[in-house]
Formats: sequence, C-alpha cells, structure tokens
Amino acid sequence: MPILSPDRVNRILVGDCIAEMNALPAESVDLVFADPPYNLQLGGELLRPNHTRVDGVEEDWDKFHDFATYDRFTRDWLSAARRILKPTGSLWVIGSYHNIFRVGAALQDIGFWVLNDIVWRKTNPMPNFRGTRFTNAHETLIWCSRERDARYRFNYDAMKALNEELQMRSDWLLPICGGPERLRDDDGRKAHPTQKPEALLYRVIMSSSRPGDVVLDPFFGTGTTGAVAKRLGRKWIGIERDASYVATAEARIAATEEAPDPDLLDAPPKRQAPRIPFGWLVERGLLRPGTMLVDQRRRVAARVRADGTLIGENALGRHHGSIHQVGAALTGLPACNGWTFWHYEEAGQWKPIDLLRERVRSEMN
Amino acid sequence: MPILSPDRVNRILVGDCIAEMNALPAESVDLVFADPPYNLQLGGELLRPNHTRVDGVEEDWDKFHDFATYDRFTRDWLSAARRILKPTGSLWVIGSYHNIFRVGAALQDIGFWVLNDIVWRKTNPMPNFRGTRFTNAHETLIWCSRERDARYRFNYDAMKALNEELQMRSDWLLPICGGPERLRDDDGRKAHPTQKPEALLYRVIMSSSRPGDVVLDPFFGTGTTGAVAKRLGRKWIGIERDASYVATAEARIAATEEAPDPDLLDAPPKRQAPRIPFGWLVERGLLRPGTMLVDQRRRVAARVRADGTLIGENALGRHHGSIHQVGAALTGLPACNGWTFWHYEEAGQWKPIDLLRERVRSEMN
DNA sequence: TCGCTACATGAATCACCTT
DNA sequence: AAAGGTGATTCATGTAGCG
Repeated sequence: MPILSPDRVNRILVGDCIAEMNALPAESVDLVFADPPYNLQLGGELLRPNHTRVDGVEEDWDKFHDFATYDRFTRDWLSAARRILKPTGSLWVIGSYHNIFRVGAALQDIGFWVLNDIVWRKTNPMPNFRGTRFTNAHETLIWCSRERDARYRFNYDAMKALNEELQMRSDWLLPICGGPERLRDDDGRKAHPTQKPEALLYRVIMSSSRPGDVVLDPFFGTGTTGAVAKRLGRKWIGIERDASYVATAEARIAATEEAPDPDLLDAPPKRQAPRIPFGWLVERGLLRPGTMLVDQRRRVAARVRADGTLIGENALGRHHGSIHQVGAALTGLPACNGWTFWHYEEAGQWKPIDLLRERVRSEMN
Repeated sequence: MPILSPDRVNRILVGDCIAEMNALPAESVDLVFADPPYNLQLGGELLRPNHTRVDGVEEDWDKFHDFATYDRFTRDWLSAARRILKPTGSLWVIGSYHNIFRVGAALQDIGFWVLNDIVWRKTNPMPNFRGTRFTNAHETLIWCSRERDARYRFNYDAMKALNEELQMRSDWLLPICGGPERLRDDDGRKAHPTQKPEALLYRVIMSSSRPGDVVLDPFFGTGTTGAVAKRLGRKWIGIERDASYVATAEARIAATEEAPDPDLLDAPPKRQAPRIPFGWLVERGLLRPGTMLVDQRRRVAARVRADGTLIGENALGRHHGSIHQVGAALTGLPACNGWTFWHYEEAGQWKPIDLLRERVRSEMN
C-alpha cells in the first residue's frame, strides 16, 4: 500500500473534495471523517418567542436542487473516499434526519459495511420554538468499514477506559460547540455555521485509528478534524474549497499543540498483544512440571507437563492437550479460555495463570 | 374521508400486509406504526463469553436476498400505507442501522415528510460480547407526515407534561421489553423475537393521535400496538400473517383493560380551544371601559374602550387597536400576544387578562 | 472579587384562520 | 389566492454588566 510522503500530509488541499480525493493514491488513507452538507431545506425566517431571529444555515453549499442531485453528490464523494481508503480503513459520516438516511443507503449500496450508527446526544440543543415537533436533540454518525468482512481498527479498551470501564455505547452525550472553543470572526460572528465539538472528533479518531495513521476529512471546514488529529499524533489531510474557512483552519491547527508522546496515545487491543504460549511459563520456571492447576471453584484439576500441555481426568476419562482444550473437556463446554480458567497456588492463594502471562509480557518490554 | 365501520376496526387481519392494506379504503387511517423486518443478514451463531448461545433473529420472515429485494418490499408497503393514511395522518417506523437508512430514504422518495427521527436509548442493551464494536444500545424511529406542508397531529403539551414540563426531546430512554411484559410460550420461550415495550408505543400513540383515532400496524406481531391503542382509547387494526402471533395477540388484547374515560386521554392543543374575542370580556362586565391595563413590569399602559379595543400612548404617539396591536406598538416589538402581555388589577394584584378569558371559556361549558 | 440579572444564541425542514 | 390578524411558542450555556 502506498505511503503518503510527508509533503502530502498535514496540509489542507484547497478545492473540490471529489477531484482532490481522485488525485490521491488509492488505498493510502486509514480513516475518513466526513461532515457533508445536510441539505436542510429551511423555509422562511424563524423567530424565538422573544422575537429574536434564529441564525440558520443559509450558505450556498447547503443548497441542492432535489434529492436526486443530493444523492448523486453523495455517491460521488463516497466512492472517491472508498478508493483512497486502505482495506483496513474505516469511514465516519455525520448527519441529521434531513440527509442521513440517504447517505446511509448510498454507502451500503456502494459496498461499505456499517459497523455502528452512533447518536450524538446534545446536552444543549436548540429548542423547538413553536411547539410543533419533538426537540431535535441529536445527530447521527455512521461508522463503516470498506467492505463486509474487512479487518478494521477498533480500540475497544481505550473506549472502555473512556467510559469508566463499561463498554462504550452507541449513544454519546456531548455539548454542542460553543464558548471559547467556538471560532469567531473579528466581529464576533461564528466563523462556520456548523463547527463540531472537538470532543466528538476525539472519540471518532481515538476509537478507530492509531498514532501515525492518516486521517482525511473531505469537508474540512474550520479544521476540527485536523486539530484533534494533531493532538492525538495522527497525520491528517483536509479538503476545503472555501478560502475563508481554509485560512481559519490553518491558523487554528498551527496554534494546536502537537501530541506529546506517541506511546501515551497508542491503545493496542489486547488481541494484538504478543502471544505467549503457555509452555513459556514452564520454560521460564514460573510453573514447574507437575504443578497442580484448578478452576476457580476447585471443581476440576489438572497437572502441568513439561511440554506446556495439561493432563487431567474426570468421569469420562483422561484428557490431554492445551490449557484450553483440557479446560473445555473437563467442564464439557464447547470452548474455554485456559488463561482465566486455570489457577495456580502462590503464597497460599489461588491465582489465575493469566497473572504469570502478564509477568512474562512485561519482562519482554 | 371514509370512516371505517365498527366491524372493520379493533381486529387483526390475517394475511400479507400489502394486500390487506390495499383492501382498505383510501384516507381512512389516522396513524400507522410499523416495525418491519430488519434484514439483519446475521452470519453464524453468536456465543456469549460463557459459551451460551445468543438467541438472535432467525425467522424466515427476516430473510431478504439482497438490498434491492428489501428496497422493493419497503417501497411497496410504504406506498400502501400512504394510500390509506388520511391527509392529516402520520406514520412511524422503527428500525436499526441494518435497515433504517433504506427505509428512511424510501419514504422520502415516496413523498413522506420527515418530522423527527427519534432514538430509543435502551437502558439494558445486549453488550457487544466480542469487543469488536460499540455496544449497539439504541434503535431509531422515524416520524413523518404524509407530505410536505401537511397538517399533522402533535400533542405538544402532553409530551411536555410527560417530561417534567420540559419539551420532549428526540432521545427516549426506555428499557427493553422483558419481565412479565414479555410474552412467552408455555415452554418459556419468547413468543416473538422482537417484541417492543409498551412504553415505546405509549409515547408514539399518545404524541401523534387522538382518542377515537384509527391506529394501524402492518407488522402486528404479538400486538403491542393494539394493546396500547386499546389502553389509550384508540381504535386499532393489526395485520399479521403468522397464525401463532395472531393467536398470541388476540389473547393479549382481550386481556388488556380498555381506556377508562376518553376525556382523561385527550390532550387538545391550546390552539384548538374556542376563540374568545377580547370584546366579550367588556360585554360581560369582566372589564369596564376605561380600565387601565399594564404590562407585567408596568412599563407601558393602555385603557380599555367599550368596543373591545385599547388605546395607549408612548413617546412615538397614540396607538389604538386590538390588545395585540397596541401591545406591539407600545413595546416596538413586531408582534405581541395581548392575552399574556396585559394585566389588570384585582384585589390589589396585577393579573394577566388571560385569566379572564379562562373564566369565560369555563362558563361556556 | 462575588453574586445577581439580563441578554445572546445554537445544523431548524417550527401556525392557522378569516377576509 | 394573497394578505392580514390572532395568538402560540424556548433550553442550556456563555458572557456582559452592574452593584
């Protein structure tokens, strides 16, 4: 797979996102985050009950003639994004009910495989001033891999740690972007009507990429994706055609502090931690041949052999094999994780042999 | 618009939902709630960490060959539903990321107008046992009117009351259906794999229909929609082709207690209250000509005239007209609700004239 | 500096009837 | 059919100003 040279990353490409993506090499990007126009189709002006005017999105870039036009635009940029994505890469899109169904259907049609839809619940949404509908208090993100059965990156443990050791759910509660984070012109007007909070991008980039990866945002706006990518030690590419947004983003990212130490940022999934054969524990003298192992409730037992296999017996007979095989055979279960199943005695206490594996792993670093 | 005769409501039609809907008169239904098959495309079996098998959805009715087949099915049932819906009616669909984007795009293409997408956040979702994705902790509902600019029903105040006097948001936190509510066979197996909680249907039916309305569910299953409709004093029609589900639903709804008193269920919007001209208050002697009215902070004042108009003045001159016009003119605001703006003195206290309107309204009953 | 009030504002598909 | 009148309608934050 092509590795983008240093002069092609950490910069904003000024122009149409489809043309710019088509000019990049195929399979060169690890993560795409896209915040496309929502096609809001707003009517006239809307007043708050106190008669002040709501400053809606009235920019030309959100105007589309009809659904067919919007769908064509969507298919085109999604296809361009898919080409530059590595086979292990993934794509995020954010939208509202105005556009997200069309985007979701289009990406499924193109061959992307939906992994999750994520709901960004806003702590402080704008109310429905006329009392005509439910308060529109959320936006939707779709996370998908390039195709079905693709191997993608998901930093499960990092997300779990971010969520007080509970699995991160598909609904995220975050405030809208305001206060000092919100970029404003000299005259105090918002620099971009739909600036996303950095906390949202933090979760996106943290969950599905690694330090050093290339993150691309085809609708860069004022560069939230670039700023967070820089903070998290990822490379980034922004595409934006509005010169004013580009200038704002450049200044913003220049002022953003770089990631301190890449090691602090990486969150290797346990699955990719170096595999330790059980035999190594015997080899290294952490367990002697003949040692008795038992399950947590001491219902079954087995002995360690010098070659790193176990041997044990129950009513059905003798069983010989790996820690996993013998655990499964003795309990009658279809499978068994021997590392957490078997316990050894140390200082009068029975502890899981996984503790010894951890000891070996830390010695290896 | 045709009114369905009593023998055509409060019953389950056994058969294909498209054929059955096509046999109903056009524009005869007030609300459609649909929980269509999800097109899950599950792979092999899924095991929990303790090796018990997860009981997924494997019924034949959930099998579709590909997206095109599913899309055709979706368009067909949505079109049939749209035909039988009154112009003021609305439709709800529930789905997950597997199908909801396709359903949403299809209904927009057909001409439905999305009013809200609602997120059902589950308090107790099934965890992601393999740690490969975010916990899929929600499902999505789409609420739409028959077409753009249609007048639809939304019981704003009822929803606000259900939410401690704050506007009801687009994210609803509700437990999944379990415990005694979950219908089970004699042998303890769940009667339907995707039974929805009654609390969910309660909000759907309560928010967007009135007592006496006809609620139709084309994928009736075990009849949650019918049970809640009966509890809320709505008429209902269920369509279901599986005889076993039909039997379960029949028994369930027969055992459901009917709505006690229709008056307790209705939640008429304030706009629908009978209109009371301000002049009636003067006619009835509740306010005498010449009475001084002031705003809440006593910044502006006006006098009542015998014909039910006001007269007042400020730096810009004298203003004469309706309570609304004079309130707006004196404050310089573009508009003003005179009923809540103006206050009269009673027993030494200044009270809004809306209180007098209430008094007239209650006398009229 | 602290506490209070007032004011501003955010991806918004935001009314309905009579003349 | 277009225009005008009535009257219904907001939550969480951040900031500015005042005493």
